[in-house]
Amino acid sequence: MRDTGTMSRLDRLKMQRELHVAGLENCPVRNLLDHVASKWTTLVLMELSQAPQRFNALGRALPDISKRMLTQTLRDLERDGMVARRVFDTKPPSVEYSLTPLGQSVLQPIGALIDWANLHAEDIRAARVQFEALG
Amino acid sequence: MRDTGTMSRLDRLKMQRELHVAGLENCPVRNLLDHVASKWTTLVLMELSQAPQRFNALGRALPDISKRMLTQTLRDLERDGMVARRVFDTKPPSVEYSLTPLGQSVLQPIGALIDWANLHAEDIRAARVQFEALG
DNA sequence: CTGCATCCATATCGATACTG
DNA sequence: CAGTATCGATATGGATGCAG
Repeated sequence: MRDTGTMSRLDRLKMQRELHVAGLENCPVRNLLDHVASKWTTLVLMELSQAPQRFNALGRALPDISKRMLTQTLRDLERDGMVARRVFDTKPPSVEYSLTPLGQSVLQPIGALIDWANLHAEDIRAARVQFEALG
Repeated sequence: MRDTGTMSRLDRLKMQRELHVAGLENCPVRNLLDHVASKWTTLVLMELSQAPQRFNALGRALPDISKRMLTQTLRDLERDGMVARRVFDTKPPSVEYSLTPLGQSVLQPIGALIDWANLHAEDIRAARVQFEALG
């Protein structure tokens, strides 16, 4: 993994350019960031990391998500090759979602971010208290 | 860094619960994810990682951001202790923003995410082509 | 120079109802 | 069961103008 402390100035400049050029709609970095950002993506990925699951099972596991958002999140992930959708020709129909290898692999950097957040949660909380105290 | 492959089922369940419980407004993980998500945070952090800079210098470095959003982004980062704001009593006034140690440290996991995105950009692009081809 | 306040367009999301 | 379609509330973000 890249160490920020040893990241060259040029590397940083390059990253940055990559992040904010023209529109950004097609920037892979911007795109992943948006993915991770969106409210449900991470939760769906983590839920699927435990086991492939059917649509309604996912809905039950993530009680706060609406069908609309679950569908949309799954489609986005499918579109980007992170999630595989498999339809069983039963009656009534059932559809199973699972992580692809790509989807598995993105959980590692996301995990790093989550670890960081847990590690520094108290620092942030303290900073906010401080900020409000002055404000 | 945590290896997703060796993450215990219990760890994952815990993470997950931490991510989607009640409202989430106060969940530090959810909060960081939103931060990283928001369009400008990452760019501002990376720009400041190169050098402490004044408000307008940041604006010039990130041409697409509006004053409104730049202010807001900086305030959010300041509030969470990632960015320090220092006012110089000159005329006209000048304000310098810089990364705190906390802000420096978050660049590492963010960098991991960016590296992942660059590494797998082609996979994702291919997946999309495939997805559109079927539709 | 640094920023806040306001207005407005658009994007996002939840709720609901309906379908194969 | 697994979605799609539609509507409306809310959030988000850009543009502009003003102020210390």
